[in-house]
Amino acid sequence: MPELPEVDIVKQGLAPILTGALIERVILNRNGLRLPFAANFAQRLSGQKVIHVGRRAKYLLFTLSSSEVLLSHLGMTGNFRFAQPDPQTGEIKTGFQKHDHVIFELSGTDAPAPFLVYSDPRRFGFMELVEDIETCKFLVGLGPEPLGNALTAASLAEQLHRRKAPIKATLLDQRVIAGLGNIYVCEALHRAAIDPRTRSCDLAATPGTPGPALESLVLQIRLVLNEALQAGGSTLKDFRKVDGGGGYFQHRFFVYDREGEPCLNENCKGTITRIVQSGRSSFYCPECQNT
DNA sequence: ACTTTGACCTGTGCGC
DNA sequence: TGCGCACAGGTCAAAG
Repeated sequence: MPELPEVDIVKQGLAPILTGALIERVILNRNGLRLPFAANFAQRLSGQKVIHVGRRAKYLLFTLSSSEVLLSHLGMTGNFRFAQPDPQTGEIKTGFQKHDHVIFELSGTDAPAPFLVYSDPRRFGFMELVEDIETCKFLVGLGPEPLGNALTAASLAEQLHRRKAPIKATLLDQRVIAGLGNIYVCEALHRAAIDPRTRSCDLAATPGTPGPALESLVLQIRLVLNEALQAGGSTLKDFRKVDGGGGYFQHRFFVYDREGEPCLNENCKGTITRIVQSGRSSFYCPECQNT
């Protein structure tokens, strides 16, 4: 599901509620998600206060009073919501749904309900408790945040100039830029008029030097992510904001999931085409994406 | 060293 | 109505 804008929207929804909250206890309804839960995962969280809620790439980072960090990746279908106990019995488990895997009972916060529920039908997400995020294997090696100052056309050119893989595949590589996924890569390439099949190295004029297309690409990546953030993210099926509402950026896609429909660029008569690159759908306009 | 494929899961939508 | 297949926002290990 969630790419950088969606994960950030979740962070924005959770941060004001969770910061300062006490985790009374944690209930696990299975042994793990994509990865097994760490030993004593629930016990280690219980009694801790949440000090800070942050994000790096597509990871949510909950800093705890022990200075450990709870790291949460939403995979394709992970989401958080607040829930009430069953009004009849007060039971925590009743009234919850099939794919509610982790339940946090909170106190010391004016949350809309006392239980924070992590649900994830496909279980591609995972949670990990890490002592030191500086050396954490999930975070080391991640590329720059696309909305931060570390990403520049020159820094991207440095990454691209020796890669022969299509630019589409390279932009999905979290070591190159951290946080992009299939939707926003397709959209950014369209806005920058770059064919997704273009060899990455062909966008770097000389080693470390961006050509004009690369300057445009960096700009358009930033623009599309910011617009999606403004719109509350993209809700296809599973993505929900913490308050249960959906984002609406999906109504502003120029290419994603628009196979066979007309290109929306003014003066372009092209038809959006779907191809498969490294096993994933790429949507693009063969007429105006010709760099 | 590089790139593509398959695997991990469940749900949904489509064609027959 | 039901069945089977293709496909889905992500990532990793394995195979080419």
